[in-house]
Amino acid sequence: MQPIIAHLKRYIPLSGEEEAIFLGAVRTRRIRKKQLLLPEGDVCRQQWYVQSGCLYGYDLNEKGGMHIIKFAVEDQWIGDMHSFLCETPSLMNIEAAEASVVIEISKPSLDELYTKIPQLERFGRLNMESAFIAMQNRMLAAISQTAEERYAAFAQQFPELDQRLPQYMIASYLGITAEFLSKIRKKLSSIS
Amino acid sequence: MQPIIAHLKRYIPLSGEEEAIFLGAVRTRRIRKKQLLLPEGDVCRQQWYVQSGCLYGYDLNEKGGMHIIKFAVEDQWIGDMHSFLCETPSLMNIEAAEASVVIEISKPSLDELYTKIPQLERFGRLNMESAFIAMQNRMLAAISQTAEERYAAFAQQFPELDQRLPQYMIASYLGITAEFLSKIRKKLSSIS
DNA sequence: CGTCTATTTGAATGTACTCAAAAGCGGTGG
DNA sequence: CCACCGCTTTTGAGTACATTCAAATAGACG
Repeated sequence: MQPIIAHLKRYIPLSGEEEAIFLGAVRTRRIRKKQLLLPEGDVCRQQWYVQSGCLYGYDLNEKGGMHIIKFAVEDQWIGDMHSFLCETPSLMNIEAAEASVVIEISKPSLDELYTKIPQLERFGRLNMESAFIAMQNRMLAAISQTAEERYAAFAQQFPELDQRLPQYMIASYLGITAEFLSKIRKKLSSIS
Repeated sequence: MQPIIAHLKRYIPLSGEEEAIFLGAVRTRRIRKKQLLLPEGDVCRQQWYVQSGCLYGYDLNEKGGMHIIKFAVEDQWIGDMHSFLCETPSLMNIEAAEASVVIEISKPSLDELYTKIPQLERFGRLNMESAFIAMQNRMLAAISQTAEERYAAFAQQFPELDQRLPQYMIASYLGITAEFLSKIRKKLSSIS
């Protein structure tokens, strides 16, 4: 079975016919490493389900500093939600951290799917809710923990991301410099 | 017109009959200052619309330090969204920063309203989306700006909150100490 | 192999916290 | 109406956390 179908079925029931309708409305794309799927300022007209590889969304501040807002690895979604829903210019860039395979779904297709497969609404809501909770937890961590605590929690919660992503991206995600993360890692490894 | 009805009508159309149905499903409560509406660990069985006054949600860390996750003043909603939707123990406390009047809506009532007034679903979704965007922006600010920049942005975006709330609460919301916020305020006022 | 990018290390600096003491402020009771 | 109490804010000194910059080292890839 297609990974995205298995993914959906973990949240909502789908008949064989509905699976076919869904697959007919989406498009599979192969993405090169460093390929930019969405530049800041463009309207985000798709959402992407990552079948393999890794995408990430980031913001660039006036001095060119990058701040990673979100990672999406296998079996996760990414897209600028606000831009997508309101058709406003995107506030983040989305690009590939690795060569990836994604399932792309456009807004018109999604709207159509919502009418043909009503239980998808539930899926969309659950997705939004968990994105909100994750963001709230990350905000709370950012205002209440030290860099070392945040990194330790990250490495424990996402051990595989910790292995797989370059250190400077993890540092950007945590809101610290790559140099300081290097020092934190050294300290933690000397302890354990 | 009731403030909450005017609030809803800014997002969705409502007939006179629907207004009456809505008002029949909610309850108005008068809240004393410092009254605790939701203790951490309890399931959040209501959402609250603040008609007057101010509520806030906060987390207490192991050392008893408070971190304010959300403020809600007139015309805003508050509640532990995850706890409410999934009926899990709440991760935040919600209490009154000022004597307040709130409109309380329970989960069963809300579910019933969703079937009787379908366009409320749209309202709920818009609410969730804007909560998500706000949280994402706050997370980004927390990982990318200094305390002074965050406070300046807060004071500009919410000048009235800045006047009205005690400094230690604003500090907690921004993730800094009350002492340091005092120093930031002094510096900014000497500049302008 | 050479080049380019990422990581490590150290010194100097800046940002924010802790602790303690003093000053300010609002409410309550005498 | 004023004095007092408790809580909040201010201020300063000392410290801890995190950044910047620069140089050296390590890895990845054509």
